[in-house]
This record gives sequence, C-alpha cells and structure tokens, in this order.
Amino acid sequence: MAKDQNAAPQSNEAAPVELDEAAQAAALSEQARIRREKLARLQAEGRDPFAVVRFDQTHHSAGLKIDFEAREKAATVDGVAPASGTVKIEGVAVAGRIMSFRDGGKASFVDLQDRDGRIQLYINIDDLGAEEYARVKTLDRGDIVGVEGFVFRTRRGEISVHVKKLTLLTKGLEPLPEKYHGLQDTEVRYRRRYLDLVMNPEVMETFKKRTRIVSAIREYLDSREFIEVETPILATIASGAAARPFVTKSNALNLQLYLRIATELYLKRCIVGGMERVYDMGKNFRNEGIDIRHNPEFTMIEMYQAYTDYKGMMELCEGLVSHAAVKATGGTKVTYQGTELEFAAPWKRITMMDAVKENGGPDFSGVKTDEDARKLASQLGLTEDLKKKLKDCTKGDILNAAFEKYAEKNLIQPTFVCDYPTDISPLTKQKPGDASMTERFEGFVYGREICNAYSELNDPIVQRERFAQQAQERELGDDEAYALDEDFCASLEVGMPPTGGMGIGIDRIVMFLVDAYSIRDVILFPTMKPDAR
RNA sequence: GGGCCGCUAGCUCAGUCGGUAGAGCAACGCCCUUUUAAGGCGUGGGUCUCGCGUUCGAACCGCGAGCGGCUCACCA
Repeated sequence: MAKDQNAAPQSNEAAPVELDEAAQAAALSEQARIRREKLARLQAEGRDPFAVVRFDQTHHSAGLKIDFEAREKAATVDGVAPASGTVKIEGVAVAGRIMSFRDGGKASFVDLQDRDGRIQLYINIDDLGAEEYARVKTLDRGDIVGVEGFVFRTRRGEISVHVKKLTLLTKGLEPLPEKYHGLQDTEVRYRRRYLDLVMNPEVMETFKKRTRIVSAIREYLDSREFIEVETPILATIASGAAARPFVTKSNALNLQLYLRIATELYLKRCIVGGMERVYDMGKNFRNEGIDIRHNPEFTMIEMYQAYTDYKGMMELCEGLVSHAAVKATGGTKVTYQGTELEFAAPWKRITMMDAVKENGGPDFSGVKTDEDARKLASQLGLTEDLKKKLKDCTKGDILNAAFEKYAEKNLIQPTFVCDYPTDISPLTKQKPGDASMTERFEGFVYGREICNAYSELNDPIVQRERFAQQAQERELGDDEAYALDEDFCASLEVGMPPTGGMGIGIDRIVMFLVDAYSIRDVILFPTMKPDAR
C-alpha cells in the first residue's frame, strides 16, 4: 500500500532498485533508517563495526568499581582521603552497550552497560582528536563499544573510565526503549526477552539467580554421590505422571511419539541397573493450561536413592532447598510476595487426614469404606470438586478433594503432607498395615505444591495390578490415568531395591527464591502464541 | 474454554462531546571540556492492532477478528 503511494505519481522512469529502497525506507522508522545510513557510511569509510572480530576485556563494570574503591582505601592515610584525581587504574579495557549519552561540545559522558552493570565513560576531544571525537558523537544509544583508558573518579564522585581509545564493535540498528521508563509492556518483555534483559537489570539478576539455584542443586546432589543422567524426552509411552502429553512423530520409524511428562520410569530402571543414586534435571512437557503457575514446558528434577524411603527424601528435600536458598539469597529466610518463608530444616510434617481436619474439614479417620466417603462428600457439597462422577470415586479421591478444598491454600510455610491415598498414587509403596494409604508426601509452600516424593513401589506384581486399575480409570474417561509401561514392569521383575524418589519443580523453587509472581518471570522464553504481525 | 480489561510516534503515556492526533524521552541541526532522567534553541517523525459497519465525518460508537494481561475453570 505504501508502495502504491510512492509509485502512483507520474514516475514511469523509476528504476526497480529505487522502488525497493523506497519501499524499504517506508517500512523502517525514521530512526532505524538513520542508523542504517550511519552504518553504511562507516562501511564506506572502511570502518565496518561488523568486521571487528574481537575485543579483550580486562574488567567488567562491577569489578572495576570494587577495585577502584579498594585502591582509594589503600591511598587513604590517617583517615584522609586521597585528593581528587590522584587515584587511577591505568590500562583498563571494558566493553558493553551504550545506555545513555550526555553529549557535550568537547566532552561527553556515556553510560556503558555490561553483564554486571553500568560504568560511566568520560570522553573528551583532547584525548581523541577532533576527527575521532566527531565520530564518537555519531554513536547512538544501543551501540556496543569497547574502550581503553584509565579509571578515575569525577568531580561529582562517579567512578568512570577516562577513554583514550574507543572502538565501535556493533551498530545497533533499532532504537532502544526509553531510558527512564524502560520496557514495560509485558508481552514485549516475554516475546523479546533480549530487550527485557538489556532494559531491566532485575531481570538479568533473576536469571543469574536461577543459574545459581540450578548449580547449587547439582552441587548438593553431586556431593552426596548422586549421578546425573539423561533420560529420553521422546517417548513411545508418556507415563510416570497424570498429565496429557504432546504428540509428535518420527519420520524414520514412522511412529507416533510423545514428549515426556516425567522421568520417573526411566530413572527407576537406572536404580534396577545398580546406579543407586541418580537424578535427571531437565524439561518436562505437559499439554495443559497456561497460567501464572504453569508453562507447557517446565524444568523438573527427579532423584532416586536406593536403600532409603520417603522419610529419607524429606531430609534430602529440606537440605537441597535450603542449600539452594542460601546460594541464591544468602540465607534460608525468603520474602515471597510480602510473606516471610523459612526454608531451614525441619519443615512441618502432617498427614493428609490431619491437614484436612486442622483446616476445618471433616475427620476421615472414622471413614472406612468408599460408600461412607461418598456419603460424606455429598453432605459436604464436595461433589463439584471431584474430578469424576461421585459413584466412581473411592475414599482416596474424596480425601484428596477435601485436602485440596480445605487445607492446601493454608500451607504457607514449607510443609510436608504425608500419607496419600493408594488410589491416587499408583507408583507408591503402601504403608505397612494399611493398604489404603501409601508412603508418600508432597511439599507445600505458600499453598503451592513444590515437590512429590515417595517410597517407590518395587513389587512388580502389585505394580501390574496398579496399572490395571489405571487402565480401568482410563476406561471411565480419565485420559490422564497412568499409562502402562511394559518394559518398566519387566525391569521391576529383575529387581529394584527399596528406594526413595522425589520430583521437584525447579521453576517453582526459583519463583520463591527470586520473589517472582509469575512462572513466566523465571523462564527466559516462555511459551507464547505467535505474534500476529 | 468463560468473564473483565488493554492495544495511539522507536519507548512511556495523554487524547474532552464523534470534527483527519499531542507531551516527555529518543532522533535530526546548532551551542556547551566533569555530566549523570544533563541543559539551552530549533526541526522532523503516526497503517491510532486489523476488518466490516453506523455517520457528512470514527483513535473515540457498534459488530467481528488478532495478540496480550488479569481472573475463573481445567491442570501439579
């Protein structure tokens, strides 16, 4: 359409090339066009910034400031600070993006941003000469430069690099968001995370913390002789959790495959094989709703330890999470959305039945049969909270629904809820003396589940019965019932030692430790619909 | 999937009663050798998310679509 406007007048002599240029110019903002022109001019002068291959940094911004302050302190004699301009660090080279430009006639100040923060540059005409200084003044916010010079403190007290030489390393062809308000549109922040990282330092900090948390978790497990393994993401059967999978296809095998929803059944095979302590930290994929707590692909760690049980997993969980908290935040107390959370061991432990009772729900201890439980459910008006028709519900389903209704939201401080109904725990060992309950717990923080752990069911005959029950559930219309994995059952027949296992949602742990409101704030590139434009 | 809300210059936002759009930052030109949301003078910049409709006339009213946010449902 823009093309038509440009082509419409009497110009039948316009060459195609010019038309293209006109069309291109119309599609670009004025500012983007000017930057491209500046780039073209540099290239014509043999100063193509994109031809530069390397720049050796001696420092980053934050370290430079620390070093300079230390040097000032060393130069302080009898409490008297050194005279302004007498302390210097010579021969530094820093690189980064120009974030603001205070442009003077013969001297300019530039804020340079690197990985660790910002440092001011002081540039004057005497050091660079008139020609080079004029070139500096054509730089734009968003350009990436490398500078060499010395560090000093300005009259106003800002630690700065006095620039002796400046090299343009990359020309930014698009203007950056506004320097004061920055980038605020959440959609653009998620879609164009690189801009978010450039403009919002707290976002950079969040993702640095995420890295520290992940490293801390590996460090904790590795030091306890766990082996990190990688299990398949492409699976012929998606099992090990109650969730709908993503479906994909192998061309070579002409086979429908699923993206994994859990790593459990493969990790237990590793235990059967004798690895004793294993974990897999990686992405799971669940084809479900998206909201502030759920992203379709999310990071999960599952760990399995032979010769221990769910109580061993509680200790592991407390140790692991508090270690991550210390590494990320410096302590075990964390403020999440205004509420102080204490992650130091020991966490509160309570049975599911007691959690229901303590939070104003019914007492299930006298409920013996499914029939009694259904009566109770009708009396309490719980039927709407149940996932299937009341007549298909077992006592376990109803207890679980009561837990979710009465107790879950009140579990603010880290709490282990123990003893889950067997009906909803098909991979879990029963409690000795009570076949209706299992040795399982989930950890809750701020009303949200952060982990799930149990004494692993290792009786292959009982395991097959449980899968048969799940198959019946599927018949009744539950498309999230656990799928039978025949080879997994075969592995149990080879023999798995008594084992404790646990899964922890990494994104959710990170959310608590960095005080993120939405899961999208801790995932660099969250799942988004394609942009319509 | 339901409900509510949003989408205007590169960015952050105004925009009255329906009369063809404005500020700050950014850009461009000039001045300024220690500034830091630098300052002063001047200039340019718009597919008002898209489509259809109502109207003499739509950023504004109606219908539909797209994308997003919040929320409920679903879901660990």
